[in-house]
Amino acid sequence: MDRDQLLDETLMLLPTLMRLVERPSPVEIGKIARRGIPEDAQVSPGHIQVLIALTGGPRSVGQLAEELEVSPPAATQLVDKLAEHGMVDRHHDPSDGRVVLVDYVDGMHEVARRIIEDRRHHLHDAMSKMSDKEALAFIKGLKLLAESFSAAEE
Amino acid sequence: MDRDQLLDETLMLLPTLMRLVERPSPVEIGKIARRGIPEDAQVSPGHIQVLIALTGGPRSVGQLAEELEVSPPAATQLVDKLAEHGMVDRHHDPSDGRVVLVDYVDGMHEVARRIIEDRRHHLHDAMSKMSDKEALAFIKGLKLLAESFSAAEE
DNA sequence: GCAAATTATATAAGTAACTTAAATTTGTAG
DNA sequence: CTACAAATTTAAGTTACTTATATAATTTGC
Repeated sequence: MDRDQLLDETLMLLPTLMRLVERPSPVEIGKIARRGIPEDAQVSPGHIQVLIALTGGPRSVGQLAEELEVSPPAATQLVDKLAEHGMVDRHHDPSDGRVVLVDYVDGMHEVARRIIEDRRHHLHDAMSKMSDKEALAFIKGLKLLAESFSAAEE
Repeated sequence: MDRDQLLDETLMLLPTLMRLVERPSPVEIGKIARRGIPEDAQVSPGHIQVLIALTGGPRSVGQLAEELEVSPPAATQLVDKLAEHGMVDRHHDPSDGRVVLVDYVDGMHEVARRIIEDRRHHLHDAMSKMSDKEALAFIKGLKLLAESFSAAEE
């Protein structure tokens, strides 16, 4: 098999895919709007990541930054936006006043589930065309890539 | 196999990978600099895409925009930057004065090859840990994903 | 028990990579 | 030769980050 050609294909494909993934589709936004959050809501992949992280319970801003591998100010901003839209709430950790715990606003857990579901839908379409083995290889590839690029930063 | 869990993993992984891929590593820039282009050169994935596209011969700005799936102004900007660094040249298509053809500056073909090689290196590392079948499944996954997100935009 | 250092978050300012809309230049067709 | 279309560029705006700095809360050392 010609690995070199595969590498070139990937080099061409990855940035294009990145641009597509980053661009929230208007359809998606529309759907979300009809489901209870403001019409002008822009839900980016980063926001989805936060919503997914919170399905495992409240998280501090710092924990979110670590999970998403972004700087603390970036995490603050993601939380800011979600809070603006009434999706999440902040409160201080009673055991450590420096820590800000982020959690769903009451009743928004369900809305979040649907927003995530909507995003998941795209992926589901793509992955339904893969066999189980292929799907596993795909994820493995993503992880290897992330590790490799992460390591390159030291 | 639990597809749902795979989907969630992917939803968490993709944006993080995107951020890593987008961030040009300083090492890489240093290496490139030592090879003949200015020290402050920032080579983004988009620029790499242009350099790869040009290995197939000169391209018009419009063709580049199409290949990378970006708007024409975005293609102009990518070419601007590469031209600033003396990597590529513009000249008008003799058969149609509206068209701007982009090509390597004389002698820069070789430098471009090395810049691409450097980027390819990361990928090679990751993909060397995959079997042939896995590598093919990985690329297939990327393509399916790109198609699916592309289709969602109409 | 208090000053100094550390930690968690937020604010401010700046950058890169896009986007859409409008302007410019060149070509084409009645 | 006039009007429209096409290719590119310019202009202006947006988003998602970054680093550096500020603020507030906790911990540490004496």
